[in-house]
Amino acid sequence: MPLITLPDGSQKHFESPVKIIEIAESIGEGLANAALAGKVNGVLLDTCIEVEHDAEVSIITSRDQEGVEIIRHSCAHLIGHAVKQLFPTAKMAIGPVIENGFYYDISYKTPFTPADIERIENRMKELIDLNYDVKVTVTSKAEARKTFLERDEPYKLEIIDGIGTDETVKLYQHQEYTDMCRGPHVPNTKHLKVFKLMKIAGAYWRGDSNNEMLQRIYGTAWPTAKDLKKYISRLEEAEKRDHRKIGKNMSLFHTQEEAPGMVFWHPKGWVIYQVLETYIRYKLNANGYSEIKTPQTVDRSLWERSGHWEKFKDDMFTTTSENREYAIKPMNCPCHVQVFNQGVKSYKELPIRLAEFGSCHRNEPSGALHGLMRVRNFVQDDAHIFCTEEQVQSEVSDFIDLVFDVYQAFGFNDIQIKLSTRPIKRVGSDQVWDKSEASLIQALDKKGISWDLLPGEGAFYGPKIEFSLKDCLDRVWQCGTIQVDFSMPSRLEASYIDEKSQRKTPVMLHRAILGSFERFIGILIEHYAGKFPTWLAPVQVIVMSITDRNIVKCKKITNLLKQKGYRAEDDTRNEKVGFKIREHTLARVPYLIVIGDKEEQSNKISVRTREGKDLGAIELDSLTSILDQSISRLGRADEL
RNA sequence: GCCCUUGUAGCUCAGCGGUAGAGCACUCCCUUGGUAAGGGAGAGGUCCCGGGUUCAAGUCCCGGCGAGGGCACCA
Repeated sequence: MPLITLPDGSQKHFESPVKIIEIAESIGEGLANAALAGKVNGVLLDTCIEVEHDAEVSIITSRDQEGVEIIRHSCAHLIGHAVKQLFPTAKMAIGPVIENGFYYDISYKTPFTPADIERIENRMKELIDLNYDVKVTVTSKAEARKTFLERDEPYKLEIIDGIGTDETVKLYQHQEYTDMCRGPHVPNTKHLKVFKLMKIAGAYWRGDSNNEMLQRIYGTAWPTAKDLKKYISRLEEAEKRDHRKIGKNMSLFHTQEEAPGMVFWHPKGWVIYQVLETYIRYKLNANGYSEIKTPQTVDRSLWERSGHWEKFKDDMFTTTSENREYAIKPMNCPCHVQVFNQGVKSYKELPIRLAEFGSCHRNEPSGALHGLMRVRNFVQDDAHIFCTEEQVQSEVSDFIDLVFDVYQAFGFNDIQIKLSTRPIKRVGSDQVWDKSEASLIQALDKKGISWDLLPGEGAFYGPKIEFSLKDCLDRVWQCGTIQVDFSMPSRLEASYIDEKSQRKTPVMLHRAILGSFERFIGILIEHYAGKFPTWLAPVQVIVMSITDRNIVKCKKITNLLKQKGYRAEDDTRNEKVGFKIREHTLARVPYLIVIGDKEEQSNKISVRTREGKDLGAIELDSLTSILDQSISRLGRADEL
């Protein structure tokens, strides 16, 4: 005689064990129709499951996030149903839910073509229209084994063998198709109407590159057609903002076959780069850093001592000269230790913060390259802090403040923090790891900011904190980092003299705020959709003539602006002013100046913004104060 | 690195066995026009590279390189 407590606190008595769907029916027909699953004492269960004892029960529908995930998961099963009908010899591996959708990994003798995907999608739609019931049976491992042995599904068998011995498994029947799953699943395919197969890709079985490569079919599914449409337009918006597209369109940079993963910066892109570098240099000076410059190419022996040769040999570019082997630096840290090592250091000098805009090369796998986001040659806003163990916490703390300050200057206010701890492949003793992980945790907790733990994701030489920012499309980008390193200073024999005249090994903190300039600029292009704040805009002001009579004045004003340090250009082409305005608006120039006879007579200039706002005819000085104000806001959002 | 897709004019793309096409950009001419495209003419291509099939190959096949989407990797 279960007593069921509903989310609103109301209670219902039932005479005998009751199915979740019956509970839904007792509340209302609409809810019963919409029911996807039930949550019984916090556990998600299929609607056909009976509740035997008193419990708190809520009915899950597509309005719940859990409900949407159930829909997606069932859509994955539906891929299975359709694929096995169309390609009976295909072997099904796994079909989980992911953000915004689902996928299924499948092994098949020939690659699926886009036409196959269309066929599969159409078959899925036909199956959905049958409105068939999805049935679940709970069975023993042995029974499930038998089922999949008969069905010749080797991947399912492998999964069963990985499940604990006592556990039962659930089999879901989609008519003649059977899949194994923790569930729950939708009770009927009528709930799966809003889905779309998105793309086909390769994926290793169990995510291991030593394993067979399976074919992965990605899909997306939503409660309503409106949700799907919204999702598709978000993807389209992201595509419009693609930094590779905008970079080409605005002529910021290019890449070409002869230098894969390396960037040719054009004048307009290089302006952005330089503004960023100048800004960071200013911030570093203001925060006790000293800038240095170290060699590009260093003898192999240094990389052997630092440990890089052993761990990352294949990822380094090397070169030889007169029987010596060199590596083009993949990181700046070993060189920074060399600078630190010059002369005897006293504890009184610590912390020493050495910064370098060092150009690094890493031979990234070709498949990893992606526009500016993942390149083989990049420049970090890199620095290494040499300090005592006692100073680690306050250095980390100061760095966190600096990171937040810099990100906010670009208008990034949503910042996520992750702490990565010791990986399997690592150097240094466990005590050293205990100590370094503890100092990072203390620094974070003292600030009272929230952070997530990523166990096993640390660098081989130490734990790290990573800073990710969210852009205007809610995409998360990992940029800043601070990493404790108790190993490299001793490997490279760095030392200082302490209060008791003892030689001690300093702790080294690796840190970067933007990460790489290349990647950060890529993020900025997408975040601003190319509409850079005046501070960063490659061209800040364009001065346009109306007729040839205005050319001289036009050039004069442009030169005046240039001499005052603004990035101004003139457009005195024989074109109508409407044409010029269109072009420079599309080129995302923040301020458009029109010079015609009226302006010549009144000695004023007409100003229009790239948003199409007319600021009217004003004095040149008024324009420069508007520019100054806009520039001083940096990338922070415009005040209203 | 692996799987799939892909590489045609400066850009965006069409053509998919029978001697290379469009729009925009570019050059020249006309036009001197007031806030998102004035008109006309012209020039421009080893169809990524190397093999093969064929009477004939951007077009089909194989290999290489690059790019795109994933996977793996990311000190």
